[in-house]
Amino acid sequence: MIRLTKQADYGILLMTQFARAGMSGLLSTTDLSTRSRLSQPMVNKTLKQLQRAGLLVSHRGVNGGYRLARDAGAITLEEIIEAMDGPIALTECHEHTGGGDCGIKATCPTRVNWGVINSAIRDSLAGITLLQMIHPLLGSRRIKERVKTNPV
Amino acid sequence: MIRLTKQADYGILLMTQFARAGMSGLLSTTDLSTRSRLSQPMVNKTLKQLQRAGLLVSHRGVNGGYRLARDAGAITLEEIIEAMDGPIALTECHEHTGGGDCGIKATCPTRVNWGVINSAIRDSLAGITLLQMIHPLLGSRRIKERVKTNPV
DNA sequence: CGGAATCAGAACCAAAAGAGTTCTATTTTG
DNA sequence: CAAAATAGAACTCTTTTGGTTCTGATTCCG
Ligand code: FES
Ligand code: FES
Repeated sequence: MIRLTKQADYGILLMTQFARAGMSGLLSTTDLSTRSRLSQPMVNKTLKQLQRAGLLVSHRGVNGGYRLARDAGAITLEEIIEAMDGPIALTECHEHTGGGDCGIKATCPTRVNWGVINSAIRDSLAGITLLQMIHPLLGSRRIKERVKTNPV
Repeated sequence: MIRLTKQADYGILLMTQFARAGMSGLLSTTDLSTRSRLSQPMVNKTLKQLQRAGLLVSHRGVNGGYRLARDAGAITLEEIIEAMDGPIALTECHEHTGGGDCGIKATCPTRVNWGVINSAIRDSLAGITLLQMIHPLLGSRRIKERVKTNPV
């Protein structure tokens, strides 16, 4: 089945916690571990990855923790998922990082289609911000609007 | 990284071969194995799954083989991927088969959003037929049209 | 007939990826 | 300096994937 990894799931879960806490909310791994019922090491690992991806900023030392790097409205699901799971591309040859190559790339008859499909999926995810995730009803409406006004 | 399994990849590859052969084209595993440079057991396994999913019909015995169950224009990428990899749902709780349940389904604040996202992705894949896959340039245009006239 | 070709289904094994823990720095505060 | 926090990497265990093998059932054709 095509599905997110648990890591990405955790990432989204934790990021929504930050979104609820707002831009000024500084949360430590112990805070989040109790809030989310995830183990502390797991929370730790996840937050570190989000920090490396530039979605969170960290403050070390006593009373340290993490905080959103940007406003919740400026962080998309696509970014979170890519931070945790790596590039979103159904087939190896079409990552938008430009890496993979299958050897027949130049002549591959289905390449064009895959490009379109991958963009469609990425755009779906890029169209949803953390802010929308914590306001579900508004969120779903906005997605539909976005897709309508700016189709693939 | 979010990506298709090789099984699904093989499924799509083999189905495009059938699409090129047309509705009347009867291809055996040995035929396809030589055409695709996949091992015969692998081709065999893949075709059996596609048959079970109702996308191919089989003919046993000497000079047997497989053939498209429907016209290539009536078989979508979504069907092929689901036949090989199972339901397409980024999060377990939202398979459209209605199976999974995380325990907080009733009150989950992000459920609505995930439903929208999953449908968007499914629709992208359901909007592409085998026929379009073997005519790349036409295909990509048609996808765009479809999304424009019938957004998520 | 009867054997060869072909599909059907399941079991099986190895390799890779995923999930989670642990350990050892490093930084900051008080 | 000691305590509280993040940083980074290594490591193990489990699950999934990828692929093969084996046995059985069906059909064609000489
Ligand atoms: S399979 Fe690699 S470009 Fe088509
Ligand atoms: S996580 Fe299961 S319904 Fe939201």
